[in-house]
Amino acid sequence: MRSAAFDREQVLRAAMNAFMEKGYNKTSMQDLKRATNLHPGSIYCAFENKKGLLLAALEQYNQDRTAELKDIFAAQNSTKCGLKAYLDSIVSECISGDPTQACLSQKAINEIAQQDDEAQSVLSNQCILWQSFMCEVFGQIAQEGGLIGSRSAEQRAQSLIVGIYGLRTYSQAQKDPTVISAIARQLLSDVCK
Amino acid sequence: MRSAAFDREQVLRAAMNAFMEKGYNKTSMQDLKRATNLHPGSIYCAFENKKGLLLAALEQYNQDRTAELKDIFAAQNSTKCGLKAYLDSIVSECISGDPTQACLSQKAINEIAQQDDEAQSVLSNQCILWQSFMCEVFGQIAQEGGLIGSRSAEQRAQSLIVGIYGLRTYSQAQKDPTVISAIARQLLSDVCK
DNA sequence: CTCTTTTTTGAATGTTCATTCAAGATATCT
DNA sequence: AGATATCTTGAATGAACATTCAAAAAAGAG
Repeated sequence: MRSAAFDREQVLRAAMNAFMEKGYNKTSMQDLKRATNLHPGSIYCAFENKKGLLLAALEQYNQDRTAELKDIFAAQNSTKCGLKAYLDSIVSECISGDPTQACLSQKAINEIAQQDDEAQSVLSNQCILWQSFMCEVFGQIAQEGGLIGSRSAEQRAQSLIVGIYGLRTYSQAQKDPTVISAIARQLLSDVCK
Repeated sequence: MRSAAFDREQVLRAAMNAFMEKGYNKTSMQDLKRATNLHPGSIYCAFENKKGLLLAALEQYNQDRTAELKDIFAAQNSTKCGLKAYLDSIVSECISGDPTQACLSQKAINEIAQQDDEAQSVLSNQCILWQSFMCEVFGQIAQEGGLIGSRSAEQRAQSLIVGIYGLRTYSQAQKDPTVISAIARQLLSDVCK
């Protein structure tokens, strides 16, 4: 009979950023209170608890990133160019070193997937959705005639995703922009061969 | 004038396991006390604080894994077979789902590299050492005549490491053993091409 | 054996944590 | 306008946290 006073998306994006800055465990409710401008009671009223807020933020994150992903492909002439542009965008995120440009899903996979079944299943589903989008992408590139070799679209999508996960991790240990973009270029050519 | 009563390596391995089970932030001093059978005061006396214990454990971990790595290659007839065996061992670690078979370095890169400069530099160095070992490996495989294409050993080493990081992350979201080993096989052939 | 130095013990410390709750505010429905 | 349901407020709660410390033990030096 009364709707929440805050903007849910705005709150979730603020929470996303907070979680990306420090990771789930190191982000305290105080941090989240500051980031969202919500009082503890409101957070618990709307999201049940800290983990509920993470799961909601994860959902919002995936929605936002999926839209972004589609925009990148839509802005290019061919799907193959779209894939190149997509990898370029990931490279620039890696190079920026900005925690809020990292991937919240990947961070969550590494930090909590193993510890929490609910998070595990959400993250697993997000990964599958991402992979099936990429599967379609490779189907289109094949139709465009941009693929060499006989690997299935699914295999290519798997290798691409693995490569992106790897790139994101690697770039936290090795920050040389030249190296990062060279690896991405290689990844692109491997996955189209 | 008095040496510590505990076995340092044994304590560090216990701490390693504790950190791998829960991650750095979720592992409490109580967990570490239980795992190492050391009283808080002893831990602080020997390692200064929780982070000091992590850094020491990380060093021990790298030492142990490097020895293991060399053993795997030494047990094979050719360096190329060594690389295959090495990837197989990683696949079986991924498939096991056992947290203590995960990579502590990778976990630490994802959880704390961004937050702590000292950890960042330790982890960056470990990554470089790993990479230079792999660089030698590809040099040897080239001499054996097991490489196609003109990529440098360093580029191949980079791609391999990125692939392994990616595989380890991916396998936490997608647990199908068939898929994991197929991706590893593809990685091996990409990196030798 | 005694002195010195270092480690071990484990309770105590003060802080920070996630969560709760009762009181007050406000939107929507009748 | 009044009733009702829901959200907001922010202080309170108790548990868990990393760390400290003083006292006890023990190892090696002289």
